[in-house]
Amino acid sequence: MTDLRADPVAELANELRTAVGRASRRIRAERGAAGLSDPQFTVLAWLDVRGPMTPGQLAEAERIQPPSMTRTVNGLVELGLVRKDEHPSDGRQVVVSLTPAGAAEVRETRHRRDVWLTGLLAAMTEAERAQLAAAVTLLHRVAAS
Amino acid sequence: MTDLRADPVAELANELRTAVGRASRRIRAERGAAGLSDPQFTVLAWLDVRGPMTPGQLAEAERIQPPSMTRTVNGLVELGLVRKDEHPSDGRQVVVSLTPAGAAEVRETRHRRDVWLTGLLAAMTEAERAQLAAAVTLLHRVAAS
DNA sequence: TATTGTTATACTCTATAACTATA
DNA sequence: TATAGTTATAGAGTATAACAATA
Repeated sequence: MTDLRADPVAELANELRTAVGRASRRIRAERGAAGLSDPQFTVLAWLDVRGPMTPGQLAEAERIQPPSMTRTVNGLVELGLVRKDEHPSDGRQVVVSLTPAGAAEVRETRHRRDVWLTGLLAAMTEAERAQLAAAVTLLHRVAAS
Repeated sequence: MTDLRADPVAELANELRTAVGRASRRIRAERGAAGLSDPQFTVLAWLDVRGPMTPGQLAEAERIQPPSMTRTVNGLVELGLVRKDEHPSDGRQVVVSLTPAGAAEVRETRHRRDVWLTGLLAAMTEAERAQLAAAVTLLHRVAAS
């Protein structure tokens, strides 16, 4: 990585990529007891935050292809966690929304996943937590690029 | 997420988990032209950093089960990027090491992945890059916990 | 014609269980 | 007996290509 060391910005890119990858894998390793997979949970989280969405919107949000989202959504339907309804004015579209069970599940799963991370953050200093909070905004910018 | 809003630390955990997950997915979406998958590249990266490792060590490093790593390593062997040799003193173990082609490939792939992120970081302010650099250390601490 | 979603099919990554070889 | 690795098998997630329904 000789060329990276020559450019501080490229070196930061390398370090950030590694750190984000490692942290992401570690966080995802903390699965909820409900047994929901990461993609399944993410769909519930989107619906919880943005309300009812179409499969196409969900696929775009997760940057996956529509057929993949169809599969994930259908799995959640079978679990009774989401509902598929006809779009009121466009017969081509489908509206996916949380069922009461899905709304409860997303809250519980998110809570279980956050418990571990919350405990970790609580052990940090206030200054360190502030650094991470600042990074959150920048990481979102990275993700949106 | 009523309970999260009541605790600033838990709220930060929730935001950090989301931001890290999104950034990680976005970064991984930048694949090298060589077509290596993320697990394949990660194994090459481990070998590049730590030198020869056994499949068991690689599995532990990536927090996956040994059979999964066997598959990934075998794929890399077929590509001519790593080599499997007998352990000098323990006949049960196998030593996986980079071939010259693998060493070149890991450098090139890593470089291609970093190009995109470097361009993004170059567009940020120096202060923002400093924030991310500070976060790198903390993210490593998260990953190691 | 263009858009939305699904079905069909295949590939990758992962896991658990059972097996082989060696310590 | 315990350990390291593999093989067998299965499940989940993703993709592309082709199709159906609707705008």
